[in-house]
Amino acid sequence: MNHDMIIRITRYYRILNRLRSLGLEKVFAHNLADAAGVSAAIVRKDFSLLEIYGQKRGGYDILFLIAALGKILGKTDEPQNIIIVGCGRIGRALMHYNGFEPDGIRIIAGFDTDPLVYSENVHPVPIYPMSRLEEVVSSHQVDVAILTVPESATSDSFQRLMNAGIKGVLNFSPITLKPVADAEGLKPVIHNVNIALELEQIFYELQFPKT
Amino acid sequence: MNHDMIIRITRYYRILNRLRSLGLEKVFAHNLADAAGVSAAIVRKDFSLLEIYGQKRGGYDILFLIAALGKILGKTDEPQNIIIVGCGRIGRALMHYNGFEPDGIRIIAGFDTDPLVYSENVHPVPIYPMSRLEEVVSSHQVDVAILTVPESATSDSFQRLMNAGIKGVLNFSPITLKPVADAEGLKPVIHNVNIALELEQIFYELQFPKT
DNA sequence: TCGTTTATGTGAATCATTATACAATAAAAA
DNA sequence: TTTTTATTGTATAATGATTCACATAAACGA
Repeated sequence: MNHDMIIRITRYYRILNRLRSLGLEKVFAHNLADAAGVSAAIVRKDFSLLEIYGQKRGGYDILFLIAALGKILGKTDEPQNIIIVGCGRIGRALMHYNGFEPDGIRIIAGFDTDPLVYSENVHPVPIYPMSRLEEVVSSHQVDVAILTVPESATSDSFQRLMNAGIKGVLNFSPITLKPVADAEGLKPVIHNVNIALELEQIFYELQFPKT
Repeated sequence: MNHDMIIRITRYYRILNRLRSLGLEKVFAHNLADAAGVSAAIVRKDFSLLEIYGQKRGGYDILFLIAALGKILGKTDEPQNIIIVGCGRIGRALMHYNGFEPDGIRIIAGFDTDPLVYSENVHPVPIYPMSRLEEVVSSHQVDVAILTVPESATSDSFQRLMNAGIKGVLNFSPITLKPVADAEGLKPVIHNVNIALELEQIFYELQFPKT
């Protein structure tokens, strides 16, 4: 299974949950394709490769699909604990975002180097000094961190996360982090979100539209 | 030129600017490749397709590369004006982010429906009521908007942006927006950034590592 | 019951991307 | 000057993803 396919599966999964909440029971490949912005052929191909089958002429059963895709995506009833490292404006904004709960993701703590930030008690989750990173990560079995520190602190913070045993990072700093295999040859999973880069790409595409 | 290639070119461009600011004058394909996280072959291939040439054994001249790539990316001295629609926590955090300036992107205004938000005078850029959208967009020649409204307001806000003549949108809401051709057959450029989806993908990749 | 319609499932064909391999070339070394 | 070395530039091969095309099956209608 390649990366694009994971993205599509995750999309299908969310769309299906929406359709279910609207009361639908069946879905056709081309409906799902429209909603996910892909072709119907690829939806059928994806399901075919995943050995998920529908009914000829009847489409796919939504509940069955949700169960099958959820299994593939590793969905459990237990929420996944994550932390936010760097509690500036962006980090704090994400702390207040309540769109993670439906996806089974729970922010359990923030970390910052600034005592003015971590001493306040006004945040939706506790904020700790960086020195307590290892302790919280291991006691709460945290695998994934959101990194929202300033550019200059990116490399150091990332290194600390790796040392603390974090396995996945969602990095919002403009420095592109690259996975480096650890002593056991395991590579962390890193997603870089670079907002300025996204805007630049939009401007490029506006200037030189395709076809 | 395909989409992946644009992303790479934008990456090269930023890396080259960093290298230049460090005082370097030449760069080899494999250096750039390492920094951009791709193979050296693909760097050479990209440049070859763009008809950008280096010196055999001497690598590429950084200033020349920056000029050539800047031209391709449509870089001008004039900053590009953008607006932020939806001035909740995320929108306001982006307003304060100062990493756009070096890329020639300038946030000129925010928009919100809430009088409590747009009446305050504590923001780094003016915040207007949504009713003034069309006026500001046309008077400042704004082509691109960042959309940071709650999920429930996404479709409506997006429609208003399209009506106001916005051509590119960076959408942070969990609803995936799709480009729809307007009366003249032109499609807006839309980039969707879905933070929960990114996290879900990280969890997936952690659970089922590739190879 | 028997065509007709509709949608799935999938092998084959097409298209796109990336890697490989190496000739060409220039600099450095001998 | 000649040889060695390092790197570009690109043709070709390999790989991978997507679409096409159609056989297959189920439901519907007459």
